[in-house]
Amino acid sequence: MKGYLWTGGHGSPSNPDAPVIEGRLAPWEAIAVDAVGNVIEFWGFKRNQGRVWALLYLRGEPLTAGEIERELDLSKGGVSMLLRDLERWGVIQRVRLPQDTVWRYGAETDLVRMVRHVIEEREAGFVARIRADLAEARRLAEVAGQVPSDRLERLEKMATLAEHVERALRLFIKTSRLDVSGVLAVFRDGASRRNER
Amino acid sequence: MKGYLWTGGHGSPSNPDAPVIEGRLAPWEAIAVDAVGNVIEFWGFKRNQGRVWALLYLRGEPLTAGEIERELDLSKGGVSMLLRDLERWGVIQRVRLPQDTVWRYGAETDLVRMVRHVIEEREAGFVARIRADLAEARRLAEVAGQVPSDRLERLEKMATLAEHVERALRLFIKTSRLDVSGVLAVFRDGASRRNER
DNA sequence: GGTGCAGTTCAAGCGGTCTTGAACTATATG
DNA sequence: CATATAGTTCAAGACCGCTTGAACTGCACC
Repeated sequence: MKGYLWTGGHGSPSNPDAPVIEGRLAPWEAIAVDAVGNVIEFWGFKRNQGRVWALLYLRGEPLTAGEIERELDLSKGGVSMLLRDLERWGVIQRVRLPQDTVWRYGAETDLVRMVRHVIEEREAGFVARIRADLAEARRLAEVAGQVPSDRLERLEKMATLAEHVERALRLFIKTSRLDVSGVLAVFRDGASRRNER
Repeated sequence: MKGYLWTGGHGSPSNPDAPVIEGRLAPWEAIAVDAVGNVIEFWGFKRNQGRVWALLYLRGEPLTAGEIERELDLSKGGVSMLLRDLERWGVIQRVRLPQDTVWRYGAETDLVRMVRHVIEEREAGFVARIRADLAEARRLAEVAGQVPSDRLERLEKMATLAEHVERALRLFIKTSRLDVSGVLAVFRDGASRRNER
């Protein structure tokens, strides 16, 4: 969790040559951004994906890649990849302002959808494979013959357990969808609907 | 190094140059054991913790550390540490047979409890911290003054979201507890009651 | 064309985790 | 006590994913 290292510090002298636009995160922003980063990391994503989304969301208006790079102290290449991931997942949106020549990126409000989506995907592929493996093991054990029946039984139970865990997981996803949809509504009400395109 | 031969499909165990030197593990066992290893890794534990538990569970009778070492092709030290972890979590039991001089380890049936327990723990400390961070960010933002009100609003919403996600998570834990308790009963019925001491 | 900036790609490096293997302790046995 | 075997500890190193930074493409304007 290196993110917490620089929440206190970051005392780099403001570069006089840097573009005048606030080159640096406010402390409260840094904390919030890192908090989201930690959550997102917890869910199996990259910490910086969460930080980027959080920054965009907090700012409320689209930023350029360069701005993100400066604010979060990331590398150019890194920002590019992070933005691509986030865009692919539909949690940020790439916009080009009429008179402008550069892309800007704005946060969609449903980070949750991304988490849910990837969890679903992971779960789908992963749990399917586990079940397939256990089924295969069972098949092999039967074919091999001379496997004590109590061991076969235990194998069977293992498969049962896997199925139940899978069910619980699906239920969770459904649940969270329901529970969170209310929050999303809240998000949409606010004064943050300035997504020009 | 360690012959995790789980690379590539496992349709047939005829992996040409697989290091099957120790080879006591039947192919179906290897698959099942690895499947559990994957699940457990998915939940944030060490893969080999899952493999050890699975082996002990499938065998149904307590094994010595040396046997585990050979069957799973692990190092002496590694097995020692893995067993200690598992025992601490209460998912295996250390037993000493009457006439014997060495410790043996037997699987408890509730791997699920361990997973749930650790999830709960992680969740507790972790989510608490996130909430604290967001609260702190809010405080700082207010103190700092001159923060645009719409940004403050968004920060607020972020905290709300965090709370909802937390609720969903708690619900999941409760759910899985309910859903899985049925399975545990199934486990307990079977012919696997071997707790000699 | 040439210059400059935005954006992408990817090999190399970094940092964190897991495993190993040897040194060590503990315990039983002759 | 000497020996042997079981079990523990931990520094060193393997391993693996993330980030970096430089080379590259693409585009706009002069």
